[in-house]
Amino acid sequence: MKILKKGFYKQDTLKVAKELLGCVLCRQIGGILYKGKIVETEGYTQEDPACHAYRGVTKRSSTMFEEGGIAYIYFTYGMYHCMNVVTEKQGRGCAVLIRAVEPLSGNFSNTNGPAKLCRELSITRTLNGIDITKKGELWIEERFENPKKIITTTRVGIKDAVDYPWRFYISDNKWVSKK
DNA sequence: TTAATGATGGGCT
DNA sequence: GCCCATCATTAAA
Repeated sequence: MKILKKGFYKQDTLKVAKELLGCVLCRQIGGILYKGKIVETEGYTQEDPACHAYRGVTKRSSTMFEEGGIAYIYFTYGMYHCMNVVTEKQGRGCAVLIRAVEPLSGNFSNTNGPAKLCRELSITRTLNGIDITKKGELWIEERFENPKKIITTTRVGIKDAVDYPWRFYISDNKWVSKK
């Protein structure tokens, strides 16, 4: 299985969000390798009022302005983490939120939500900014299989730009988070 | 069955 | 001081 290269992430954010569906999120913890097929994503761009990068570079959002191909992981609601993939070129401020994965190997479950999958895979801020285009603690591999049907709809849990159809998920997959 | 609420702390105005 | 790209638990219907 080949690892997705830097060039993949430097494309348009929404294109990356759609094409990440069916790809494999890999997490190495000690001697155990966890793999999960990505089944749900959301796109965020700097021009988007719901995006952390909307108000410019801050301490938290600075990771989003780096070059595509790294992880942006943030802490929220006092107890949860969410994982994103930074997209496009350096200085853009775009990312794709990984909302759900289907467990493939490593014996884990309960990954049908952005905070839940981070908890299951021990993804925390210590991994913020790491390169996901090479094998290490966290990386993403090419499509495990092509999604049968992709549904496009509005995003979850935001107050601004609620009408943007920037959420994508694989139809009929039981691991997709509830609406 | 669905709807309201509490947990809990960093980030931002 | 208020908001938050969430979730599990409790309450209501």
